[in-house]
Amino acid sequence: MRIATWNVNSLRSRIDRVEKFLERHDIDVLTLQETKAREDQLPLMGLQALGYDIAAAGTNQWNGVAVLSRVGIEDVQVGFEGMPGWGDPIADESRAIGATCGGVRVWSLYVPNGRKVDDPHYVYKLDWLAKLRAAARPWLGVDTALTGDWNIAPMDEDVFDMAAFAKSTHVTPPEREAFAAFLDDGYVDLVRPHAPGPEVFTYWDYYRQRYERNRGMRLDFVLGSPSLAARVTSAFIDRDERAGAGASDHAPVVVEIA
DNA sequence: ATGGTGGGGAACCCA
Repeated sequence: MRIATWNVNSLRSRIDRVEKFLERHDIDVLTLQETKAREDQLPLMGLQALGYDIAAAGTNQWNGVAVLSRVGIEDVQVGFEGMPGWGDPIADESRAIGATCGGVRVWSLYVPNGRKVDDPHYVYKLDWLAKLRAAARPWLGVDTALTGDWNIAPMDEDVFDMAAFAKSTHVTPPEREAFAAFLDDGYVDLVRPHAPGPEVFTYWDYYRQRYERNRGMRLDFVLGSPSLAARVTSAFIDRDERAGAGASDHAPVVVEIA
């Protein structure tokens, strides 16, 4: 089974690329972030024709998450217990959705951006991650994938130039500690060991031709419970998907599960 | 310090 995650930066504007990506890599489950589509604008007929069902959450214009699956979607849960804003579709249900696909519990996560370190959104981001950690701990005992855009670059090598982020979010010690806490609990990075450097980035800003100059960041991750990690046979970042006109600013990340 | 490029949706907000 192949599981992928992709911040598409608008599903409807990217639909042709999404369909080609699914076919090119024979993807069974694709989690999406920044779908930017209301539920009444989904599903999309082309995806159904390819055999994918969709579970989506989010109603506002800039977030939105979804799970596409051709191996079933069961026990869909919008948001996680304790999530700030849980039960408020406008506020934050657009940031997390979970479903069981082909026997694996898959979460599509869009971790809050944080904006600036002195912004209330930064505090909110850390709180959101703490609540996710608490919710995710019991899931370690079953096949679980925490996929998505974490909006954190966990290591210096995950940023093209640390000096450029001296006073920025995504690299601060509290954010990195929040990410590392999942690994401390037993979650495993399913991609990094199988796709070793130097091509580690998953995101390149649209500004200043950052992709063409390979000035990117690693923000998109698939973390797995130990039992799922034991089933991984390969993983890669589809960086070519970031090339050319009409690309998302994020590349998809793919994990093969035996 | 600022502004650069995209997407949504029709004026700004968000990344």
